[in-house]
Amino acid sequence: MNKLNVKEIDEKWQNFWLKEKIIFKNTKKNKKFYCLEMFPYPSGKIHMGHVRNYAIGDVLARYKSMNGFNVLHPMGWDSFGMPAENAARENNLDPKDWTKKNITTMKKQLQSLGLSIDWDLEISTCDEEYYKHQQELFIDFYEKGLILKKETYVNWDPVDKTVLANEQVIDGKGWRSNAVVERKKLSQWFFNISKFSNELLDDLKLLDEWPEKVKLMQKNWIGKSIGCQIDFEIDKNNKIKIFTTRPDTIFGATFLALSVDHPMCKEFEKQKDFIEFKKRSSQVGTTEEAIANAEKIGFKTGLNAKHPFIKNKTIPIYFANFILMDYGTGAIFGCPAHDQRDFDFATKYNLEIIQVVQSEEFRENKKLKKAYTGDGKIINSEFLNNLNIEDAKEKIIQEIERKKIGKKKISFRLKDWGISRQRYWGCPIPMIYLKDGKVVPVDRSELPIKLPENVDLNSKGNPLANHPTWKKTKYKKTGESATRETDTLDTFVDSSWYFIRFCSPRLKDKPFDKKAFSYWMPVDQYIGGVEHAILHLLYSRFFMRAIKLNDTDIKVKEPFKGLFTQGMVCHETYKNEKGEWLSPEQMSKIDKSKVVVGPAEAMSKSKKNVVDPESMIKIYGADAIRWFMLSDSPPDRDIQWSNEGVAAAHKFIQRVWALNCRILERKNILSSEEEEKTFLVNINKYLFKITNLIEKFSLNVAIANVYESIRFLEENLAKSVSNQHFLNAQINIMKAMMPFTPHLSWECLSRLEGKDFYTKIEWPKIEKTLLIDDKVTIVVQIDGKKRGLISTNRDSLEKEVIDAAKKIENITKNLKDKKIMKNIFVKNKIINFITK
RNA sequence: GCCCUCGUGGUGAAAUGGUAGACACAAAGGACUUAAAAUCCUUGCCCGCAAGGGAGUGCCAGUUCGAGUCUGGCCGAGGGCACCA
Repeated sequence: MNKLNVKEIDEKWQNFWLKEKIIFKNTKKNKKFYCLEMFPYPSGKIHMGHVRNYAIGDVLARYKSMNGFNVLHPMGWDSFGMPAENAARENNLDPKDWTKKNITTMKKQLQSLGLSIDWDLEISTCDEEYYKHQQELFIDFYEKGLILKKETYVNWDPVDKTVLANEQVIDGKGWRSNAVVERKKLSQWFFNISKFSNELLDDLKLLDEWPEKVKLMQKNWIGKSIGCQIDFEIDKNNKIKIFTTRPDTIFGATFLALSVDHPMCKEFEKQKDFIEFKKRSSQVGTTEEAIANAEKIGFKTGLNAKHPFIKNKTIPIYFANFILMDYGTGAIFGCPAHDQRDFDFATKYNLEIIQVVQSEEFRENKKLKKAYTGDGKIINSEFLNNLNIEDAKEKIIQEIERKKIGKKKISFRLKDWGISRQRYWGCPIPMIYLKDGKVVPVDRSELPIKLPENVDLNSKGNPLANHPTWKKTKYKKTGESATRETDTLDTFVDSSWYFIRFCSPRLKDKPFDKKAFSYWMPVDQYIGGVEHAILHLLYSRFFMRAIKLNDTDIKVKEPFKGLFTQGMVCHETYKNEKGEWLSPEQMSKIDKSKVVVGPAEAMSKSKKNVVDPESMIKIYGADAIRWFMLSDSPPDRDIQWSNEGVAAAHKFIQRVWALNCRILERKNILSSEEEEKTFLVNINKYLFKITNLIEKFSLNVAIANVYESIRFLEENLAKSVSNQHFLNAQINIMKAMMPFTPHLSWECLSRLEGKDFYTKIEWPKIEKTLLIDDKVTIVVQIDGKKRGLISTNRDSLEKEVIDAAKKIENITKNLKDKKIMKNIFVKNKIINFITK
């Protein structure tokens, strides 16, 4: 009996799958399954996170394929983005070449995992063949009014002359230039995602195969709140529109606060002290926490507004740094007694505080220490008095609408999606600027608008804008000269429709083929990390709706029917005496007493706790890596990588191989009906469990049952079971292992069935008749405590069970001095004697 | 600050309200071996040689014949949002 050469079988079967593509040869067209894992960014090498993501997906794809589904399991590359630009700059390369090289390496690495991916469908977002269609979609959306240009504030790096993403701003400085980042107003392109706010929120209900957590995160992100707008009059010609969700507290309003970006500002922009105040307002830290905890400051305008419900009462108007212009109307009324921010502000500027809500725990009190935001009854509010908050809200809105000074209004936290990036390595925005200032889309016949080659990435500012000729063009309709948009698209745009492109990836003239689309979409199971719970998934949902708006034949609303978010891959962290991070490799080479072992954390280069998948595959083979990755923790939880764990997985694979050899060498045994039956029942039960557990995504438990089934087979080698049944059992278990360890399974199966290859392997059939065991184990309890076990025939009656239970020595002993008051009997499960 | 999730052996974990710790890692002891590796077996907190018994799923209460599982409160860890009016 030889040891299995895992390297050999890895290569053998990987080549076979690539050539034969039999996993995708399915005849049953009516059962489709679109299995998709989030495509990777080609950063250079695959990491363990990829391995986990794609191992989970592959289990599902193979499992579904074996169950007769026509499976779509493609892979592509999210290949535009900053790292390519940075790497290119550092190494004096073309981003395209750098990206291509990485794709080649990573593709080979993914293939070495034995994934059942149809590489004929491979796409890469930086290919003209891909982004051409994206530009077409952009024009579609533009024509439907889903794209707009707006002025917004951006993080501006004055040295690099570029816009920075929030995460590129570190301590208020540019990550590369280290220059103090400025707030600059810039005209940028936006997708009008907020148009769908309500729909995107409501349709979360349709996503019953999504994790609740992700739906909740999206719900909070969209942030619907119901409130109302109210006009506050300054004088006959001027009024201020405010937004509030607490109109019930209007009698507690003691000031108005406006955003420093509010249109009212214009009247103050000549005043020195206002300019200074505005400057101070924008000088808060960059972290969100810093913003939230920043001191509340205000600028007194000297103006007063009339209180809409209290005669002759006026309240002062302030500009305040804590009011956001892009939420509500950019103005609020301050009710210090019932809003902590307003309370802080009022305390600082000595403004009146009027309590209008009272509860048991929060009686009316002249000296409030903090705002009260809880439930209660309305006080000090004329016609609202004694109402609860909900009723008061309703009544005051009615009153406001009757007086025509405002109306009920729903506000969303979700803002439009800014898609302009002042970068080179992205999809060019297919718009041009005409001489008269008009902005128009390029003619569709001119697509794709290709990125120029040989750009200078080292000069400051946007490389496309700096290019000597690229932006110069002509407007096809009139022939007049025009200038190209030099911004490129956010890479989230690329990934917002790639799953659609996979349905017809080679189609030349259109983004997708409708027939292929309606067959494959939606994605049945999408798998990826939680880090994309909001943006990527929300943007994709938006795209689906935008495409639907453009083409009424499209019936699919939600792109991803099922979503699964896998956990991260963690590893222990190590530090030496100096407190420097050590890699697992370094750590194994030095004196262990000098190493401080830290808790397991997500693998990251900065903590040096990464393990390279490629080297692991070389040592243990693809199956062992896949097996361990899935065996140790539920797939949605973090997993702790351990080399002992993979080594054990490898040992197990050898054990299965050894078992396979022993079965092939097994001498036929005269079978006994009873032993054979028990054998078949057990094998069938394992298959049944494994099937259900895969369906439930409990892959770790499925694997635990494979372990048990293999041990069961080992222990039964000498039992009176015919060779034919034994062989059959092993064939079925190997099939059940196939999604996890495809190389081992194919190798074992080809030996067991004496064939070199297979046309198609089907999932083992579960014999329903064998699932019901004749014997059951019943727990015997006295007063709820377990005192023994009995084995009885299935469906034994209460009396029989009681008689049998009372024959157990331990039960007799324990019942001796007690009187049984009653019995609790649950068929096939439990008998509980209650004594007193 | 608001919202959500999770607390089970040395570790990762399992358990439709019904045998807590399946399965695996690590550790200790043992078997085989001249020895080691490999492999296999046993143990797992307390009492007991054992049979068996006791405690036991973050803490405190409750519902139930019976709670890791359900309910309420507390403590702890992780995640999301964060001046959103």
